[in-house]
Amino acid sequence: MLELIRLWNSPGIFLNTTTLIIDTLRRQIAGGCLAPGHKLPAERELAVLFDTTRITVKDALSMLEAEGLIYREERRGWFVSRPRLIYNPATRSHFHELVHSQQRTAETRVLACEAVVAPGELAAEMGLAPLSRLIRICRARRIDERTVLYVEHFLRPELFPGIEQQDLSRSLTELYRRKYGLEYGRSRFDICPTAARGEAAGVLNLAQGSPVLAVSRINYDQFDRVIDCDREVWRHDAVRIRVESRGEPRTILPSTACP
Amino acid sequence: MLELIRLWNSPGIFLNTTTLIIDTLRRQIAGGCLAPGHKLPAERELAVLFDTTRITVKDALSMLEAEGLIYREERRGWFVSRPRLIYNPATRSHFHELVHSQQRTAETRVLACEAVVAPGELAAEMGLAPLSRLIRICRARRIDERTVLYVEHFLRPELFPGIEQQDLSRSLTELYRRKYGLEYGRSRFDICPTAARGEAAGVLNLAQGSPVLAVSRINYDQFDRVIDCDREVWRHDAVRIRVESRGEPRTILPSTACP
DNA sequence: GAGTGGTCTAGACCACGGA
DNA sequence: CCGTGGTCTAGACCACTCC
Repeated sequence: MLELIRLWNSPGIFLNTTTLIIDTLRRQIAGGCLAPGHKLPAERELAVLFDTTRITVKDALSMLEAEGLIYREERRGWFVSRPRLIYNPATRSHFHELVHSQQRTAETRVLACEAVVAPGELAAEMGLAPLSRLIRICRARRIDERTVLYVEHFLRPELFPGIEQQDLSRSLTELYRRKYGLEYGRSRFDICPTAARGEAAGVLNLAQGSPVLAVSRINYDQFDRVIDCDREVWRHDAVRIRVESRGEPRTILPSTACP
Repeated sequence: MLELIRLWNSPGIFLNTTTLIIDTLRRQIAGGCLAPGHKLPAERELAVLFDTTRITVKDALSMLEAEGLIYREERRGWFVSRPRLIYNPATRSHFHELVHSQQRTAETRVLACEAVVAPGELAAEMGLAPLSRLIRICRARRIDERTVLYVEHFLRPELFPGIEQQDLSRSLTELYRRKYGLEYGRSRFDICPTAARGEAAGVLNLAQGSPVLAVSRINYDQFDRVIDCDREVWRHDAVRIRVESRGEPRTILPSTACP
């Protein structure tokens, strides 16, 4: 059986076992035999099928995972990834609108809303005094029934009195505007490929140390005051960042040039 | 010995072996005992030290690798990562300038410059006819003696006659401007966490299937014509994307509003 | 309770890098 | 040549999910 698979996949070419498994699964996925959302056979089954051990199978699956073609859910199994959400951090579009515009279903779960002291280097990043008080809103966002984003917002409390009584499962952008008269102005965001740790890993159904894409952003309002900071942790296979840039000159123009 | 390490690291808390190794190394790195660029002990040595097997050690190292704290060079060993380069794909700053401004050393190696037929979906992405001819320039870029970026440029040949005779180890931006009178205008870029495949993996000294950050960009000139497309593959631990956004309204303004 | 991945053992041989 | 990671074997027990 193994020899048949080997021959079918690579007449005349030698492939080691790991590569063989990867290539075979890649073809099945590309060809549509394994459709997005489908569950792969159990690791033990694949080991028998390819006449190898679970370790080797796991290595191969991990590589496809790194590529974003498949993902795992802890102790539930391996699944074929769905298309990535195309996401532009420069536009504060509503998550639900964005997801719906790409023919997917969206859901937001509020995990926490609490007063905290600015953790770690956050106060400095936001240009606030050390030990400043902030409101922390923590949410999990799901696409097609799968949690793909863990996000914490840190708000300046003096700008958002009573926000804890609002419905936080909806767009914060909208709430800021409607209830507090604050529009987003400029912002700065950082994108950093790293690994999931702590609560984010659990919420995203990931093992500690799984690769994720961290996006952090500091937002200013229409009067150029810091409003809030948000820290997003995306499942790395679930997103593709797309930014349209107007082309920035190498010498900075005075900001009055383009109001 | 193992019990000593376990006690020292986590008095009263149970850690599994993998987590123990990760925590121990993380502390050594954070504390500066293991400085950036330093080589870790061999996997076999770590296995003895932590009284476990190479597989477990490798699992732990892979997680620190995913986090970006350490990296491997094939069959040479594991090393502590240097700080990430902060990179803004929206500004076409010269690579060497950018790297020097962050107190690092830069080097560019030209791997290829050749005429090709637009591969795959590239012609469509650039808005060109299928099977259009393009010039492909392929380069490897190094920071502090380590290859961290593999980049392919695809140029419209009619805009760049004779470019193959130019010095391509320097800034293409500068060359476009100086020799061909083309300035970059707007652009669109995509950022996608994925895995290294093919030539990129070899050049970056990565095993096939290692996680990388792919950045692809389509560039327009001052007359809003497509100039070129570039596809960057970054070692995922070597870079952090940072973009300053002016704040984009949700409804698109006519482009004449801000010339 | 059955099935799944998570973790781990205790080895082995190979291929490449570097002196 | 030696040291390194790359790859692989053939199992084991555990913790969690789902029925």
